[in-house]
Amino acid sequence: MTEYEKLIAHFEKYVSLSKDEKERLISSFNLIKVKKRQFIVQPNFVAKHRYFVLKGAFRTYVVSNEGEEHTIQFAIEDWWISDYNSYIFQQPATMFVVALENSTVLQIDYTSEQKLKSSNHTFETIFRMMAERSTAFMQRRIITNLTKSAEERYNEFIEKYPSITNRVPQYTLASYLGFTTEFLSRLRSRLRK
Amino acid sequence: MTEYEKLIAHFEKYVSLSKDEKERLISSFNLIKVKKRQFIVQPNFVAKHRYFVLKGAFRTYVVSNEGEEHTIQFAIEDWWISDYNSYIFQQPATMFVVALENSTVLQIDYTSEQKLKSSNHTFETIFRMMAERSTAFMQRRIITNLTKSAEERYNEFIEKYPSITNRVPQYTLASYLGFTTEFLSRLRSRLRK
DNA sequence: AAATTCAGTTGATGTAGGTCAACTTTATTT
DNA sequence: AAATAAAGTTGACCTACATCAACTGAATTT
Repeated sequence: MTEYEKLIAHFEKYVSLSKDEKERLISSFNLIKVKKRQFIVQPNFVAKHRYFVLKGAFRTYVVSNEGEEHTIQFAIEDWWISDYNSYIFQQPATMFVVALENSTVLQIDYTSEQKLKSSNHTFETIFRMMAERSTAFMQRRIITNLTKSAEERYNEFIEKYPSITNRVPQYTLASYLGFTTEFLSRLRSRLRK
Repeated sequence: MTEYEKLIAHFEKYVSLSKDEKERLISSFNLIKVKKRQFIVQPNFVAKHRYFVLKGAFRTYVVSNEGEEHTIQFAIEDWWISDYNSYIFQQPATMFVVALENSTVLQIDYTSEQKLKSSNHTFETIFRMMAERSTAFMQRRIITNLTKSAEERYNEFIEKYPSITNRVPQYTLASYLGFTTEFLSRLRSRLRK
């Protein structure tokens, strides 16, 4: 499967596409390579793109007033990533999006995405469904954070996303789950026994 | 302004509508009255509707394994409410949606909404924008929960939603913010001084 | 208007998870 | 391969918020 075919396959999980639609999609996305530790979104700059990960891993994080990093999202193959608040409203970002590995992504810029959506009902539908799914996903995360203990959240995560667990630095996972690296370290050693 | 005009005005914040579109919208929504303490969504039943609040107040909550209620969302005039995870995927709900006051809502059922969206690009756009906004909203909540203390979250909430603060029972607010009623009570008495 | 239920307060005490600092291990760079 | 930087571990101690229980006040219900 070529790089672009992966993207098409992803969209066709939502709705099937005509030959012409596929071509229009392909021409709207650019393939780029991102080195480990490179930033693709930074605070105060508008996130101009939405990224589809073909290979590699990313994380989105914010830095609190106290200077702590809090991971908001991970993305590996077949996931989207950006600072959506910035991208959707085309306002300055508040987050960092950084590559955790040498990666390859397909990027679309805001204007091209708007054109896709406004010119074609099917594309509009796909992006609507994507947005609905992320709403549902985020809501599930809010619920987990409100109702589960740190240990439960960790167990749930490793069960749901084993492929992410072993791939990202421990401190990023701890900060995603809402506690400290030290605590995760202790938790893991406790669970090992 | 009639009840239906409020709904139209709400949609026109996103995109302006033709006379015909307005009529189609109106005929897709039903006006219903909901008494205080009445449930409009309950766990294990599929949420068949999405609700637009014309008058009154609602809250969505889940009950954890330990039996504690956790408020997921509030809705007052001009807000939407449902168990979206249930509504969007038409799967059994995990949440309760209950009226906090005698209320009036406009409801649309899942099938009618699908028809609106599939038959008209503009409607699709509106629902896409609505979904994007809720994603952004939820993400902001996740960030607040990860980065701010209980006191900061409370202060932020009362500043952002003063109209909700004085209208809902204190324990629902505490459970929305992620702590106990007792703690909120102490917090308030501390802040009063 | 009395009775009952529901919501909010306050005190005493407990604990999940945090902080800080020193150390070890693993990656990355030269 | 050595030097350096980044990530993870462990111990001692701490604190924000929870729990439980008893009480007060406000709203509903009869």
